[in-house]
Amino acid sequence: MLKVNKLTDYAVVVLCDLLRGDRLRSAADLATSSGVPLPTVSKILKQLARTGILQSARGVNGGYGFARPPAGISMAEVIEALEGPIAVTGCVEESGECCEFVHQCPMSGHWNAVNVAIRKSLDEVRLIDMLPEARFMDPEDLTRVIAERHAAAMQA
Amino acid sequence: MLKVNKLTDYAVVVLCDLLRGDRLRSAADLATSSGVPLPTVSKILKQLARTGILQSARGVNGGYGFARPPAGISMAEVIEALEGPIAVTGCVEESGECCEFVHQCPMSGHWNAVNVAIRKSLDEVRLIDMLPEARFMDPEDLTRVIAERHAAAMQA
DNA sequence: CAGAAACTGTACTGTTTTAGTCCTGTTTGT
DNA sequence: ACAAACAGGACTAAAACAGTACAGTTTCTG
Repeated sequence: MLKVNKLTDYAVVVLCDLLRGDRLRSAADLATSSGVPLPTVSKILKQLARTGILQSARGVNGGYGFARPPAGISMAEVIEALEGPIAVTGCVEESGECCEFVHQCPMSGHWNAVNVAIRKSLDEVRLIDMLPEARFMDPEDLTRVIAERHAAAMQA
Repeated sequence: MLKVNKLTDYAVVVLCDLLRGDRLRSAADLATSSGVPLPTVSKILKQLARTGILQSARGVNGGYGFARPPAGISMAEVIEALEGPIAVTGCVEESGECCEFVHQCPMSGHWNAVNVAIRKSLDEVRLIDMLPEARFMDPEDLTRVIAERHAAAMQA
């Protein structure tokens, strides 16, 4: 049924929590406020930092924050950060792996139409649209509030 | 990585094979010409018949054919036939199942934006677009040829 | 400079899902 | 009556995933 894995699901919960703050947040802090177990939160944050969505600071008072303005982050990026390239089958160019019949396979390359279509639709859903308050707020207000929080977190 | 399962992958191979014929095809016949193992082909065809994409005829000279004009079948239908409703997480209305925190879950319902976006994009990719010859043929010619084959299969 | 807070990377294990197979039953044409 | 075909369900082996744990590195604070 075309599922994303649970880690990705949790990631959105944690990221939304992070969107609500205006400073760096430690993994332990986010675990407490989101209800997701610490080791899991930790795994997610590390991965998101590795792929450039978040940035991390070590040491006392360290933690995680967005590496760039959160309003510009799409769900496609979040999903790809945690699951790798969007590819509905193994038989696509980007995914490296290929079945043993690639060269004679009549389907070769055709699922790409599907991949591209999905990828495009996910590019158009922004992470901040996943925030519960997104449905009650004016989109411009939302974008501004998020940008202000991000600026505050960056200078702190 | 947002994969469809292998059965769905094979299903497209088998369906494309079926698109090339102008008569009912038995499971054994399709297995031979597509290279997919018979028990697997059989499983796929049964499921596709159950969900109304194909129709079956029993007995000697029986087999499978499209239940309606193939040009009208979308990839969304094929995927849903084999995997159930398109739902990237368990926490969505259509999927019945829900995590234990549904009522307090701040994400509840938000993945729906993603589901709807994906579903819409898959509605716009037609099964016949997956045919290898689709890229070399004029779309109208393709549609007509497919319709003629289907008509022939239905009256036979 | 010592210790605590926080991130980093990797490895392991139990559970769940998936893939693939097989068997028994029913329908239909010759 | 027999053989060709579909129908439905049950079972097993393999792969993927979720969750956890641990050993290491960096940085702030007193």
